[in-house]
Amino acid sequence: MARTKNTVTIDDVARLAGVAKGTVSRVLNNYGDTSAKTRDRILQAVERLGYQPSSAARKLKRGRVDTLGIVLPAGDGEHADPFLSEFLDGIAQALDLSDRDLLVTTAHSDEHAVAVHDRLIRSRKVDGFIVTRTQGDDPRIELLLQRGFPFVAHGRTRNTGFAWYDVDNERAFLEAVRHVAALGHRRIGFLGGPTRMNFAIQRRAGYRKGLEEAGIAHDPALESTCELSESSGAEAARTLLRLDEPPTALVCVTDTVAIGAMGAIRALGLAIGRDVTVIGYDGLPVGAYIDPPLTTFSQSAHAAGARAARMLIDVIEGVDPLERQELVPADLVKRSSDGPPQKTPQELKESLAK
Amino acid sequence: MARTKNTVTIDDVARLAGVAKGTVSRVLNNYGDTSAKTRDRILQAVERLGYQPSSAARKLKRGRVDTLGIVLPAGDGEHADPFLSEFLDGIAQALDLSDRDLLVTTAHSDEHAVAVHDRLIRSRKVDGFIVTRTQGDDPRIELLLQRGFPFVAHGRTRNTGFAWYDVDNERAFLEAVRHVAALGHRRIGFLGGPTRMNFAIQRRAGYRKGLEEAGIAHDPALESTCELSESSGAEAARTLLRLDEPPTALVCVTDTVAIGAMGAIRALGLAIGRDVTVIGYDGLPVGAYIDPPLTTFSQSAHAAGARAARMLIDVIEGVDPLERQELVPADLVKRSSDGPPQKTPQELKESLAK
DNA sequence: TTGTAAGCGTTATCAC
DNA sequence: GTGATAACGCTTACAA
Repeated sequence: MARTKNTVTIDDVARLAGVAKGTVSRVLNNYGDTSAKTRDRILQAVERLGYQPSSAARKLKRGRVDTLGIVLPAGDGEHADPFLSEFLDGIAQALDLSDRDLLVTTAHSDEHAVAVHDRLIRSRKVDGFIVTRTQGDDPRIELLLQRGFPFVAHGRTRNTGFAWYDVDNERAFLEAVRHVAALGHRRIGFLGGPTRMNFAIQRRAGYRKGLEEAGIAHDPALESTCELSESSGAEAARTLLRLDEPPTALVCVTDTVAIGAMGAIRALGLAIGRDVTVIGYDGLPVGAYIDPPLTTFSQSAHAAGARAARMLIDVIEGVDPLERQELVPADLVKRSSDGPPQKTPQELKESLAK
Repeated sequence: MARTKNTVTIDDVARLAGVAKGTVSRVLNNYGDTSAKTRDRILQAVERLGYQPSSAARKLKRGRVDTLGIVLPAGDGEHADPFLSEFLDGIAQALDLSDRDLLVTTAHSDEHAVAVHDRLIRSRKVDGFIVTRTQGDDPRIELLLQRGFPFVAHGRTRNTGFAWYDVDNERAFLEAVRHVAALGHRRIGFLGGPTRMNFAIQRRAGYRKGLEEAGIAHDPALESTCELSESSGAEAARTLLRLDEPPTALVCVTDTVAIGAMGAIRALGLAIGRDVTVIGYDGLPVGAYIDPPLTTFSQSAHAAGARAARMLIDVIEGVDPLERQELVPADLVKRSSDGPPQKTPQELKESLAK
């Protein structure tokens, strides 16, 4: 079996420094009760041998692995979620500052996700979890709560007795509707996400509140649901545009969905931003480079990941989870996929009939 | 400190089953020398208590953690690499099948990357590494080779005495040039990647070979270099199009760069696929949804990740790394960003002057 | 077939 | 201040 040669242990350091290994340990863990002289000698030996404590041995004693875990939804090999990759990157960078690592796993279903969390808890491979894409009733969170295992959720659930970091989804979508209504739109469609996702529910609530605020009657036909992929967004957009009274604006649950919708709109021969306004959500970089650049709401996935990681570390170190709950606003990034309606819904319908 | 209550250990299982813990261990590790009766009793106890061996304790004894590591380039919070996220997803899924996990870290520079690998090796947190985005001379690979630590590279380097999985970059770019030359283009630009990256060198070599095969003289002015981001691709495209004799086709080192280039072309008032042909590389999903859909070469990042993970497991289990070297072809995905040149370079120049 | 006990590399509790 | 030494939870000779 391939093995590393000459692993250097605390005994090697102790021998080289001419002390007991207990002393080495105390120096390395800053007990501060060692004489400056032996301290230096030990530090030198550590340096010379390139000694690093074995995480396994340390864990065995301490009960801590300095590793956080995250269980991602398994992609199908076609739709890696750009939000998650930025989020991950944020976590990893925050962790780097605190000398901890991140264990990444995937799960292909809710039950599988629960099982994976369970396995990781029991095999004690992580000190805590970051849970993403929370659902209204989230079985992962139930498990974690019941086990008393540290975690931070990105997104809330019905139950909120834990640490979470969330974007004010409702407010963002209220503002999105307010924005397009101010542009003059009255037929405003909503391309929503799966309603088991809590953020999807919140965004839908914001959409409805926005309509109410604008004095527009809520038309269920304009409110659709799709998976978080481009193809699904395209399909949902086609469906809404086929209505007798099609929407002149589409508010989309994510940028990915919006990009799919844009593809569909274009395929129907319509001009985005003129015939049909599209608003996304996420602020993905790619949105700035497509045609026309996508107007969207931005939450920094990177910042969210970093902050969630930091919060989790606090919780692991004993901070009351209830003191780590943060709601942050998303900002409108005005680009060019929105504009005043150039056609009435009827005219839109006619131009589609051709 | 937040801790899990009542962790169940092998002793608990042994007690409940009324046997010695050694016996429990043997059953769990399939020594097959235990009587069916006690075996059942033990398995039942394991089931009832929900016992999972502590990874730390197991590691201490076995010298194996069943965890693979990957050190990603730290994004700047703006440009998460979609290729890497799909690649990660592929790894994670392959690992799930073998009950192993993935440790993800980031590094913000070459030296930092080496340091992180080193720390992970020494603290024995992983059994092996997957190295991505290899460079011609790769300090990470030097380190790993010197330490005799198991790894698989995604991409080759100058030295090839290790396990790797790579796409035939050179061939793909030769074919890209062949393709646009067949369409009638003679001024073919290249938006290359940083030449410290080995794949960037290979792709450039393919570009040059393609020119040669097509009987087109190599013009250094048409060969540029950029970072792997949209903005950098946009800038490089602008530079080439400002030449006195601008290219009518742009072969790009990645889809991300191509998308940036498309933005720049459009901003100059030119039609993609008619005035300027653009060819990408990676086959990112988003390429199908932008306008016009991007013609590209596709390698499945997901499959690559999964395969690399599997290869690494083999190497860790003792397979000779030299028996795990695989070169796979990339396939042309014909979409709509390419076409016969509608203008000569001179005409292109003139239309730009306006 | 099963029990006993030695260690894996740490940290922590004692004495000295 | 520092050195022994006992855990931590597991695997694996070796005995029985």
